Amino acid sequence: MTNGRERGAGQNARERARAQITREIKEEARRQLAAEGAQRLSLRAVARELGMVSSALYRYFPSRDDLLTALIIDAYDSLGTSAEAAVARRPARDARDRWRACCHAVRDWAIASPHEYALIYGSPVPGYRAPRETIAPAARVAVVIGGVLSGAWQQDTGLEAGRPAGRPPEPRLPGLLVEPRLVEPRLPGLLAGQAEAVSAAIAPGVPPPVMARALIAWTQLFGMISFELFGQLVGSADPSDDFFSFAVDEMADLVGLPA
Amino acid sequence: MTNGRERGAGQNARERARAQITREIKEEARRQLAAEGAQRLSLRAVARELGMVSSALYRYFPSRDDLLTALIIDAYDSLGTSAEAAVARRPARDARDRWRACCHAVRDWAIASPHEYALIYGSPVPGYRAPRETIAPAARVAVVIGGVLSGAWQQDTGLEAGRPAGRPPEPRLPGLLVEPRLVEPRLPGLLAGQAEAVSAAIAPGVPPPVMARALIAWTQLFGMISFELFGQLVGSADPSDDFFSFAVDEMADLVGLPA
DNA sequence: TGTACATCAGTGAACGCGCGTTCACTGATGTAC
DNA sequence: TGTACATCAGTGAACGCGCGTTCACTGATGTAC
Repeated sequence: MTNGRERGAGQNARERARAQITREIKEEARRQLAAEGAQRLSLRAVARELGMVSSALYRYFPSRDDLLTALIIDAYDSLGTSAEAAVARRPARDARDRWRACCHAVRDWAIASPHEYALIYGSPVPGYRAPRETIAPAARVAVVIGGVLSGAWQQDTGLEAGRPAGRPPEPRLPGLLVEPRLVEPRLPGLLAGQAEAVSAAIAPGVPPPVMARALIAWTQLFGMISFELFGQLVGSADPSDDFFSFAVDEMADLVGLPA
Repeated sequence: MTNGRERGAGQNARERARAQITREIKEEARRQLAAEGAQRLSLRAVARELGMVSSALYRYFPSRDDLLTALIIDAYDSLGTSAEAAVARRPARDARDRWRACCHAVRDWAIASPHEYALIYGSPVPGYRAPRETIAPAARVAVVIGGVLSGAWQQDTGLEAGRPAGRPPEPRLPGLLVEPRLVEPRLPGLLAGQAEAVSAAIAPGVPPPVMARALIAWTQLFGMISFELFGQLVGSADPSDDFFSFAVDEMADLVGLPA
């Protein structure tokens, strides 16, 4: 509450040093992730590289798994921030442009940080169970996609079109979106309810059949990126830039985003 | 060449014992894969479980990586065999049915062998480089898919319709396949050539724009399965059976398979 | 402002563990004559 | 058919390594009076 505390983000020297060293530990751990892969991450090696004794790390992380968790959360957050920023930079009305921006942001991030990508989207680390704190960061990309779709289906909702926020929006189907195949209620079994729940949670106003297709696009996006990074596209769509762009547009068609 | 050799698949007792123990080592290794995950696989633990001394394994596999390679090849072969069998069981004319059968076979196999799936489609094992022998087995599912498409586009080719094999087929576009959007030649950049090369290699007669969409369907299929197995669908399409079926059909539409 | 005490970062040794791989060996199985 | 020799599966000890975690400790930094 003093001026000094406010300036140093509410931290005294000791706290600042602690935050700084915590950051350095994570940075070094990320470096080892890149060099050695996800589960060769070793506390001792991190400490060694930092010129500390291995037991000193236990002042910062109670165990190796906690360090892993921190890296996972950071990775999800870093990816989420990239996707959010890419979409925020685009005009809210052009949903297809925003979808493209989101997909390319995800891929660019993955290519720039392949081991962090593998950490969160590759095979789970054996013996490691992701704790609750990872759930929210893990959902950020999905939330961005939901927002893009929701925006396309509720373009004249209060906030974006300057209408008073209190007034309930009347969803409208702009342009191409009215294609009947898009809203046909032919979702099988549990999928209908699942799609509805996802819409309610992250994409209000988006009809379940469209949401079901968005789930397809979402899995396609990450499937394609994983295949690219993990070497499964060698021999077919490699290099993958053009295939990627093509797929992103085809998926935009699939979910009915106006051209 | 003797009767004895022929009966024992060309092997004497020693060779049969060797093949048997090699099989047992791989089985135990697979069991550990399932229990401990891909890279916790330990030669010593395998030997221990088999009641052998760890150095004895070196009579069968020159190193840990060679055992891993054998497991990877077995996994690809097992998956490939499943997909091939599932498709072979269906009538050659019903391409959509064959596509469904292929996709469900892949998923069923993955669910039944999640750790073998992770071994081949998860993040690459750090420090391990897949040798050449894995390439052909790895391609088997793609070859199956290519065959399904190719069959749809060349239904009256010699072999299947009883026409003399020597006579060159005239590709025909049956039923729904003629939709113009399917063959529009608007593939960007390198993708055109890549799609053409893939068609030539595993799906003769399939136009590049269709093949490009097949690559999308292929990445979607594995992306969806990975998400399911790796826990990314928890909270949305979980359980995933209905979502899976829906996606398979949507992808069949995407590549233009007749309903 | 100065002192006594509490907090806490970092040390260094140790525990107990498992790993991949090499090597000289024993003894059973197979082959040639 | 019987014997001498070659092949090879499996043993057991050892090498050298790295790991996560605990614990009693030292000494610097921060806090309360």
